[in-house]
Amino acid sequence: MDPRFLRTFAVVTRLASFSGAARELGYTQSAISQHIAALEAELGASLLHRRPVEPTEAGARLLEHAGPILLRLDAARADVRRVAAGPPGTLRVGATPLSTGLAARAVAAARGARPALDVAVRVCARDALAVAVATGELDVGVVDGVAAPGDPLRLPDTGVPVAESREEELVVALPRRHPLRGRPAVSLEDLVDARWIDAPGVTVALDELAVLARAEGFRPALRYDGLDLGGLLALVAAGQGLALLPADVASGVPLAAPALVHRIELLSGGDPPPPWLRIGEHRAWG
Amino acid sequence: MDPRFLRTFAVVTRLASFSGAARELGYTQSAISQHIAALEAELGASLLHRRPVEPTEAGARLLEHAGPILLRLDAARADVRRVAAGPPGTLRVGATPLSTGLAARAVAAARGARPALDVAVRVCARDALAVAVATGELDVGVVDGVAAPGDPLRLPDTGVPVAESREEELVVALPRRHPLRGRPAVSLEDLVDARWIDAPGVTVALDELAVLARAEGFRPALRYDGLDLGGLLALVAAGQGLALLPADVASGVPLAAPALVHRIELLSGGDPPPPWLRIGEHRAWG
DNA sequence: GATGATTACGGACGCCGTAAGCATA
DNA sequence: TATGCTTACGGCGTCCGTAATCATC
Repeated sequence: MDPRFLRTFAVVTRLASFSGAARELGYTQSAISQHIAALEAELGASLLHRRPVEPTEAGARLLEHAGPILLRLDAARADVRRVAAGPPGTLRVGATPLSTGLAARAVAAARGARPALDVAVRVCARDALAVAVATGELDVGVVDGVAAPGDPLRLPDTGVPVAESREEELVVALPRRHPLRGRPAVSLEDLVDARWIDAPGVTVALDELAVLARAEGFRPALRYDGLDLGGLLALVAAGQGLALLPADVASGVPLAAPALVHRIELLSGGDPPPPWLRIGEHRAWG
Repeated sequence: MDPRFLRTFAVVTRLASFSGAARELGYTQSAISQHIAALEAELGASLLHRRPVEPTEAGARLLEHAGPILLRLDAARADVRRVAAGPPGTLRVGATPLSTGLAARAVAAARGARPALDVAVRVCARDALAVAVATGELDVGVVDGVAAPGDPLRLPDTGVPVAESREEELVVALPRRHPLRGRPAVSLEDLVDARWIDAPGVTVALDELAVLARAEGFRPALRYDGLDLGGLLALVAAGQGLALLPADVASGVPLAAPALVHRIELLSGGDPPPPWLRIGEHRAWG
């Protein structure tokens, strides 16, 4: 199973086209056909239906593995290159929307300690950020998410270590006048039937939340596809639905049980990050 | 990065010898040398010190990725082959030492429903079992471990889905006369300085426990390398140390906080397991 | 008939083995 | 000096592109 063939297979299924994959990968149509044929011969199974191009059952199985394998190969390459290249000239920092505040403070502190430090910052979604750190596009990443206390975030399996982590309280963001205002705390179970805003680019996706809270439901009243906090807060204020957010970016009612926290992790490709780059007090690097 | 080269690199580092790796892999010494040279050329970094053969810093990094990548490639192959081959003639079931009881009951129930069913059972350690299911050596596996309530077990990343899971109470196994006997519950923090038996083949390894309980310490008074429960219970009864075990295999004092449970998962390669193969009431297959 | 996957074939490159070279214990 | 890694070189297999073939919309 040549990784090149695996990549070809992934692109072919994504584009549902041999010729399209050929264009994207810089091969001829014929080469693509031969790649797929080689995979099918090696595995002894048909992987694709042709016309329309669509994975068979076996192909669907292979596809579930292809992405993680190719990702990890890229991560390995990047990891080796990093130690060979030594410390980068400009520190490329990534952050998720809800970790930008913390990331900004960390960068400010770092530049205080190292005034000559050249820094570039980028904001993107959580999984994309973890992948970018793994593949060497970024040097460090500050990612956030919702998890049970003490649990690590569920990130794509790239082998990138968590250098540092901290956890904060979660609140249910509410419009100014809302019956739940003033309650000392609410439990998620009481809110499964509430109107939620599904904002996977900013906070937990509702389907993930259902898994974490071990509850069915959480029907989205509205979907928000932005990467910014402001738009989401505006929708909440306008009474369009509820959202689960860390206490320091939104006012709301604290979350009671099941115990979930807002967790922020500092991912660092290559070596442990220097001591002047920190996000909080709990260092966890071994 | 040809996976064959990666495999060669892994074997070379394990044996600390090019010629040894050549013997094990059925290549000539020269081919091994060329594999390593090809990797080093592609990655632009030296991966091994020669004489003695030892990974460089870059090589150590690559090594961390090589195992997971090769494992996942094997899992992909096995996964595709499984759907191509159809349901197996004899169902190969794996179990960890502490899940044998549950596995046996599941097998008994299955044979009640399918009297003609041919079954083979194997017992081995947790990670090895997960790998065996992933690579198709086993069809299903019943694995156990210690986790926070609701958390999945931390198994090697193979993509094998958890078909079903259940959780049970943990107790601290004690000798018959012990000051803690009769206490309604104990907390792990009170026991960091106790004499523990480290039995990684049977129950949680003490270093894993330290991570789960978020506590340092847990110095082993004794290490037990068996895969059987009987020997461990005998050592506990003889007062050689404490052990954390599920309540249904040992008497002891229930564990209070931090909340940890004994979790059992049914792993199933290929399709979801048939309905007549169950380990408990909580089915989780999507 | 046009679009797009497959097959046939030739050239180039890559991988492996043999054998000679070379460094280190 | 012996063990063991490296380099030189030749054969063979593999991979890719061109071009002809075949299938489907």
